[in-house]
Amino acid sequence: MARARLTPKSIITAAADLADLSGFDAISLSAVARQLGVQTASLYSHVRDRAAVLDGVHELALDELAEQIATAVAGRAGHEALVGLADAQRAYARRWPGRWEALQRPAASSTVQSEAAARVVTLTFAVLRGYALPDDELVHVTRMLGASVNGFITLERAGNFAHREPDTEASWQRILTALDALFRAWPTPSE
Amino acid sequence: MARARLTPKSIITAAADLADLSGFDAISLSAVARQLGVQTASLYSHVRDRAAVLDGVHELALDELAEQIATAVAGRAGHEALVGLADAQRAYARRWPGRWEALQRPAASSTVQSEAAARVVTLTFAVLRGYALPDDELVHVTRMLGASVNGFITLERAGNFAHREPDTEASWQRILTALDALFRAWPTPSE
DNA sequence: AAGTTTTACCTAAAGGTGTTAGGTTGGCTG
DNA sequence: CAGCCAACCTAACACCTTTAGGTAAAACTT
Repeated sequence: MARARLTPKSIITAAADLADLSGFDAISLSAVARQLGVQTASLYSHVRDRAAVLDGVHELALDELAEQIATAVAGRAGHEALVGLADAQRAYARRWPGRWEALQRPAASSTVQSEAAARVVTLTFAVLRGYALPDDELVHVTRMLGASVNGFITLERAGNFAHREPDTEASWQRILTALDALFRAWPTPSE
Repeated sequence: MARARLTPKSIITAAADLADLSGFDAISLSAVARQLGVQTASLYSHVRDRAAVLDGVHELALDELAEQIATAVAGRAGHEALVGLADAQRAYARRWPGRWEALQRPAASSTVQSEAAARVVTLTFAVLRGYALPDDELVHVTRMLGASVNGFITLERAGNFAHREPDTEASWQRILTALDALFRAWPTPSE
């Protein structure tokens, strides 16, 4: 019989596709195996267990997101770069909802130390370098940017903003403008 | 045999406690039934299915959170009220991690229309009334505040801020200060 | 090209979970 | 005290994860 040529990557990709289709919680090894035309138990030669697959999806998503952000901020600076970074994340969350869900869970330590994670941090730093911020404040600002963008997308997806005027789009624009203004006039501790 | 006097509420509370102990995903009707000294199938006389229990935990958490926020902002205004609101959420997330996780999932429509949800919105508006904002901007500002606070807590809990100086606490303080400054000088569309 | 080894995939099985169907019994109502 | 109705039970099914051990395809050796 022809073999399926399974690899950790093919399994994780199938799981991620499944997540985008039916939600992250719908990732089951049975469903993944079914999609790959293989018995469930066969997956265990390539991945440790279900948790490892979920972590794999997380890292895959982080890698893809880093790529998207990289192209979105390339050749841009200041407000443009900020909007590029933020829009890239929001667009990713919309196009790949299951993968985005994966990014919301606590990361495995291997993921935290991954090249993709470092890349996102570097890219964010690069965007913020356009704003003349003291080095001590850079981390705080990075965290605020991450929190705002991530939080907005989460609340939007959770339906917290739905059924209320004005529409979400206007808020998104306004918030990015506000962040830009804030970073230009970042309040350093009056010491 | 003595009966357990099950109610939807007792089931949901047991599920919430389980979530705080072992994580939201660990909520299983089997475990809930075990904790209540009852057979799993017995729960079905009081709740429709597992999804209904998860939604119940969400609404329970929202209710408790509204209560916490209410006492945190009572008698405060401006920066103090802002910090109270934000700290209340962060403290809730720390003390009740499973319930907090429940709040991160898409809300059932009944939850969206619940009294607790309205209460949180009202309280947030009240806090922001201290900042002289145009009515049109109030919703945008509310969304930004929610996104920032929520996003920060999520990223903190996911470990995105760990293993990096300076510590999370300093960032939290600085971000709240920045939000306060931002709301005082909110950039309205220059029209 | 044939024999041997490796390994990718399989079948089998145990144990847990969600859910439905239908039986039994505790405790209120008359 | 009789009867009823809910509350809880047992039984059963389908599905999921994970481990153990078998089989055959592929890769390596000579």
